[in-house]
Amino acid sequence: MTFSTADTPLVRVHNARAALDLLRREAPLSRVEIARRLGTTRPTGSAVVTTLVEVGLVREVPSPAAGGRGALYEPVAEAAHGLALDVGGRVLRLAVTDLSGRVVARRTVEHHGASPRELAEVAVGLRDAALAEAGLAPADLSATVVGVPGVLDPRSHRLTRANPDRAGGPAVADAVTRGLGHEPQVENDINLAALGERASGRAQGVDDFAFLSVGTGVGSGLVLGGALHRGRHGAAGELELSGSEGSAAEHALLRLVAEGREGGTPTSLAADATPADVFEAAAGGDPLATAVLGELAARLARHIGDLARVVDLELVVLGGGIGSRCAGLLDDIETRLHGTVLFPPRLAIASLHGSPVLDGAVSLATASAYAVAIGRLDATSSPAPAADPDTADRDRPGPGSIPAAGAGRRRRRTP
Amino acid sequence: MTFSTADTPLVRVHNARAALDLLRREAPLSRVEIARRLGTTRPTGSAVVTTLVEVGLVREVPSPAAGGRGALYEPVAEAAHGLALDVGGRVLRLAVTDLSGRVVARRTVEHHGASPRELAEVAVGLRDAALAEAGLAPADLSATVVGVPGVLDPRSHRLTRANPDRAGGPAVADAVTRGLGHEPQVENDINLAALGERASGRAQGVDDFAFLSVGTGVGSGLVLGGALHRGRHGAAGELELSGSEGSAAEHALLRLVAEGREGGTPTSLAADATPADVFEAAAGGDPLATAVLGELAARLARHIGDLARVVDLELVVLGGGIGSRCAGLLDDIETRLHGTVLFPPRLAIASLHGSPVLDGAVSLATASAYAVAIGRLDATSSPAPAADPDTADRDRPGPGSIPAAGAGRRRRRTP
DNA sequence: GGACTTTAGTAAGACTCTTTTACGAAAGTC
DNA sequence: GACTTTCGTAAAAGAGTCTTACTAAAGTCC
Repeated sequence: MTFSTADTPLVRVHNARAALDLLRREAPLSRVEIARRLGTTRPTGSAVVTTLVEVGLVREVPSPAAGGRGALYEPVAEAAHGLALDVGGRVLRLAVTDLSGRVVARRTVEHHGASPRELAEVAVGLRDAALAEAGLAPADLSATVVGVPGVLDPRSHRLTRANPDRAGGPAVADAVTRGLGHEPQVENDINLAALGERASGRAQGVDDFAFLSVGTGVGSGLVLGGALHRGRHGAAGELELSGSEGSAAEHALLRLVAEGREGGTPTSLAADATPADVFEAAAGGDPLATAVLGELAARLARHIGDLARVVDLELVVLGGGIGSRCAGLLDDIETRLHGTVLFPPRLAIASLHGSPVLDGAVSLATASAYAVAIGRLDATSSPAPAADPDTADRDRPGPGSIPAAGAGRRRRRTP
Repeated sequence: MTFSTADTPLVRVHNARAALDLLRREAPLSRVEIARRLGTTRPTGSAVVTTLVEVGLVREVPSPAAGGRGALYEPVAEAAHGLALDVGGRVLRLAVTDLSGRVVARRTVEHHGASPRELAEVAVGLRDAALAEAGLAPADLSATVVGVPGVLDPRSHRLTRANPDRAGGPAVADAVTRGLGHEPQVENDINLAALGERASGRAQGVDDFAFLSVGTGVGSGLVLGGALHRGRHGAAGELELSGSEGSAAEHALLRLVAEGREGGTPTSLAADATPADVFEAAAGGDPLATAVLGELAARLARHIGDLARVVDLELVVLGGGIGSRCAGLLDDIETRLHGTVLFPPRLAIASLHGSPVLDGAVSLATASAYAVAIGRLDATSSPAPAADPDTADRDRPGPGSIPAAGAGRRRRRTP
């Protein structure tokens, strides 16, 4: 990592960014109040606000007191928008957000075994419908985030391992990507779920945690030191090799049931019982269901133990079709963790309303759109805008880091 | 994380930092060459160099061509020094470094069962001897790093779990800390070894790897995304609960030998064989030794598999008394990893010359001393220096991040 | 060996941005 | 209704970089 040099106009950009950042946290503030909170002088604070208003990122909140006196300012949430898309196994979820993170339009559609191309068409149709509802044009989208199952190589941005028994698959991701244009940011769905739990779920304010998804398969998304950790090949948190030791958590569960029945364990479970049935039966005291869930708890404790020993987490959030039903198993799992892990993490069940994956995609799309919007400050202060498309895609726009005067806004050398 | 505002003089500091950073990478450069490399204009580059020379961080390299024409500049390595101390199980290692990372004095001493207080006295004595050799005074040390076995809480900076069967222990760390004054930065020894392998060992240039120490116990240090990952309680990488499933790798190995002998496996190993003997015997084809090392390989493969599945590493470096002898087992381990891990990491044996722990401590101490030295730029441009002691201790001085104009150097508000 | 070209380094003026100091006006308070 | 507090702006000074221009040293070519 190497330093880039700073310019005099750059400090204005920097201060404007600080002011906008402040306004995003504390809604309506006056000019001098901004200056105070920023630690600058009144004239500077005022000038910075003027800059932000000119760029269109901040506006005077229409107050009842019409006089220009004591005017309050707020960020313009509609200055940019982001698109979030979750390509799930059975449904396609889509949301359009503004800069405040508010969802201004939302769509969900079931897609039973659609081909990749059909899926892409559906996605584009959904997007256009949502945009129409929000009164926006495709060009108004500054960032797009697509969540898909599978492992994404962080360098090539390609799917290297798609979970074959889920809808995803490289073809879908590619088709959707092409259909949407605008080069979206493709991210693993479980990683997004982790971000979702952090943005609006059970992991708010937690800097070291994992989202453990237990459904058709078992996988996890890791947030370490406040940032998503993807690993060298984007495979961090892939706890089970698909195909190994009876992965596919759901199948494993049902197989246990079948074996128990054959073994003669008394049970009220039907032959075609679903995982939900197992949980229900266990709650009613069914012996076989109870035993099966005991096995599940042991297996989850093993995974959580591995996670905690390696990266030392504060919290593990359980989600997914099976994981989100495990509230009754938490005590059992906790007991098993004691004596296995130096510092057992807290356990929680994922928030149940809405989709954590879409929440995470929304959160990422909002952050990316914000990064793009902030770029306007750079652009206006320089002759050559040179909007670097990669800059927007960089995750975590790193507060405190100066935006590299390098690329576009360099002065010309003497001829 | 919140932004701080920027000041006009701050851009000078920022540019000076960039110039120094550049000079540290590419040794002797002329004023205009610096300007060119930095992407600034000649006048600015020249002014920045002048600033750095005034502060004493850069000097003109005495060239044969006496004329001021074409003068070259280099960083002043002696502008600050750091102290690195490794409190090992049997020996105390100490090194004094300059800003270039060069070790200017080094001491090693055996300490058999010394009390914590004695140990601290020995450490202080060593330090003074090393300083005398280097012609320095204690006040010349800008940073001190102490490596100890045990888990350090990153918030309280206290030892929460000291490995009882190693020399460390909280008392030693405390005593050494007090004896050295100057509030040293205490770090887990295996974490330091990881940093050492990255700075000057087998992990140079690798951003995601683990140092797996196999000796009396098994533990690992993780570097993720280029930075040390300590975890919520500083226990990341503590793969075995001390006391569980026959931890203490060395004991486990010897117990396997004993069991094998009783079980009648043919062997040439004596009853009091050491781990080194086992490796030697296995090399000679001894059946029992071979079997025991097979067990060891299986165990290491399990640990490495856990690490790789959770954080997806590029490389795992094996070190420690037993780990560094495992070159012959790497193929075996690799085979076991296939089919267990999606992307098996590369494997390597730790560099054998010198001590990785001390190397890591040296690297950290150098970085901290550099951060302190850089602080002089801030100080000289402000009326109130207000040297924040915590700033120096922050690991990874984060290039690209601006040093928070906040604290000391704020203007006074209008009365 | 001498003239020409390239390059290192500096000097002066313009521009940007922050700070300081000062001033005017609106809003609250007794 | 007068006084005080606070919001907001204006003007000048300080700091830093950029542009342009200039000097002088070192190569280079004939």
